[in-house]
Amino acid sequence: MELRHLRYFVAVAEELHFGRAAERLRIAQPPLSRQIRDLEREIGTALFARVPRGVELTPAGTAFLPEARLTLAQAERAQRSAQRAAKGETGRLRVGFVEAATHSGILPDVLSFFRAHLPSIGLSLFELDPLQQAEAFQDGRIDLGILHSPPLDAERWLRVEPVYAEPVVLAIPKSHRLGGRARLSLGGLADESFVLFPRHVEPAMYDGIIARCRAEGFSPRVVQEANGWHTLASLVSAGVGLAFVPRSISSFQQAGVVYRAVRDLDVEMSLSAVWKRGERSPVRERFVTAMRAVAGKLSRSARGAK
Amino acid sequence: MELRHLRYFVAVAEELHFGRAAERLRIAQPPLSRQIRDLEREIGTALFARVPRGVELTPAGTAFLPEARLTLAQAERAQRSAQRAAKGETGRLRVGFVEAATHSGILPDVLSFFRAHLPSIGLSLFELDPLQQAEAFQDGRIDLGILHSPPLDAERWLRVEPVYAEPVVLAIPKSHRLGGRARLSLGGLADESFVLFPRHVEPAMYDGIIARCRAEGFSPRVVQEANGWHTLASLVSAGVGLAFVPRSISSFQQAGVVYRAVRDLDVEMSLSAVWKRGERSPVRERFVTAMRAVAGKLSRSARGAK
DNA sequence: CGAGTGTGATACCTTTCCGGTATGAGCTGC
DNA sequence: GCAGCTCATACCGGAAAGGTATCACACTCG
Repeated sequence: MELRHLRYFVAVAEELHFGRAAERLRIAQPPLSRQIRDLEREIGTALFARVPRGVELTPAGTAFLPEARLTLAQAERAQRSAQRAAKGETGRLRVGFVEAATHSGILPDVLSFFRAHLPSIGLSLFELDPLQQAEAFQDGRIDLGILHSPPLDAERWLRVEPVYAEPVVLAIPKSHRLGGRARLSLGGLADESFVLFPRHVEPAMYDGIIARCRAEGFSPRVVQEANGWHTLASLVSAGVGLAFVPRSISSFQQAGVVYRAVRDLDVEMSLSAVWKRGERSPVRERFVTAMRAVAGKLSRSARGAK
Repeated sequence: MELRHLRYFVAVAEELHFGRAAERLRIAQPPLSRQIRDLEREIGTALFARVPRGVELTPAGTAFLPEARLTLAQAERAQRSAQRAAKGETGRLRVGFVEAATHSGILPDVLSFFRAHLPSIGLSLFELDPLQQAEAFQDGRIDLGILHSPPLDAERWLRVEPVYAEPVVLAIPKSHRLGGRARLSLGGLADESFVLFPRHVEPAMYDGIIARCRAEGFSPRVVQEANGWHTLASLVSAGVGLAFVPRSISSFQQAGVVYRAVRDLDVEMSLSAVWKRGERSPVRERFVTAMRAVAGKLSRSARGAK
């Protein structure tokens, strides 16, 4: 049995007339008769009763008709379903992301965009550090990662696309003498203590900061390293030292910490989307596109506020 | 798109290997590759990603797989549905019947049989007199009739199959002098008044009664005609006269009426199944078969009780 | 690094079967 | 009883499915 048989059967059942049905199907009447005969033979029972002025449905045909229609409709649904998935309008996306994707605002905004415009896409979210993301990719547990920078050896099989960057500011304990100044220069920080993130988390930002300090004639004294921007902020709050952090952290208003822009520090924190090389996924492409759009809007509104 | 494409697609999606899928499908690998390619072209997107060690499903393929399975399952269900209808295991039957079908017990028993053994058959029941049944057949409102005897002109296009017969007894007002006798002879009824059903309702029974009376040397004095066995019984109860009725009526115990067998009155009331000539309906055939079985059981138990 | 193996794709041929044309058989209605 | 309508049958040509041989590519392993 093929869908052709069902299409022909439905046409005859609707016209109750082989000639008209054949016309509607754009074929001649004899081949139609033969296809129906073949279908009846395969099912093992007559579907039509041949009567003088055309045909009638037998009880078997009457039972078959709605089921045949359902089958044809289901076949069409299958086709449309594949096409929608190919266009990225449906499907499932598993996203691993670092903490900064949340507080930069990019992830929440993309999520609300997807919920509003593409509700039939299922999203699974996992907060994972870069190393965990690399593992998750290898195990096939996620389709997209959001991080600052992938583990060094992972660049070979991961495609990395920068999507967002935001300025770096200095986090200062409220009681610190520098907290009062509205604007600081980098050169004035030569004698301070710093808490810093591990270089591998965001090498570009790390190297940029070190290079700018060198240019000002000093090497920052790092008294502690720590993972996670919020952790860094709480160390600052505890008075351990100053910290360079992405500006969006400042919106969280950690008690005992103030944030200041630093003149001469044109360094940015970046966020990139990463995925397995050579893996095509329309949903992921849509997600990355949405991320870029959201990133653009965020950057513009930040500049406007400045 | 044809079901063949779906069958092939599902096989490849399950094996993730063209060679093994082809083997399972009992075809060679190249034609399978081509069918899949044709399917992908028709849908407009790749369903498989060709990778070194076989193939993987693309997002479109992943979305397509369950829908394709549903389509194939639905096609099978359609086929089975037609086959079940052809065997009379499913479908709908509209039955018109005269009152006697109910009180003879044959209709209630067939109904309970159907509900127990063939629950997926929908039954629609209409109490209709023979004339109404003939009209309902012509309008296509019923598929089966149960009556004593069809209208005269209807025998040409109706098939009539006797399925049941039961003895005729005499209904007598309780106060009547004959009510006391255990057994009556027909000859002793020559001077009585009778209420009788119209001849066309059941000509065989009518003629049989008249002929038996003639043989006993009298012609029954009919003081009133009436339709419906219960109506007849209530006229008897009112003292209008005696009435010949089917024995099963006696089980209703109409107040003021007693029923007596009459010696020499070997006449029966018959019930027949009727349907449009040349119309094949497996459900109707099953119903008639069930009616015959029930009728046999009823006759045996009645004889046993006698 | 090169031969070997396994995979799907391509080329080409054979066979099946779908669709077309011509015609027949059966019933209806004038 | 004959015209007219309807579906079935017979037969033919061509599209398309399936088979065989072979290629291209990539990974593997010595």
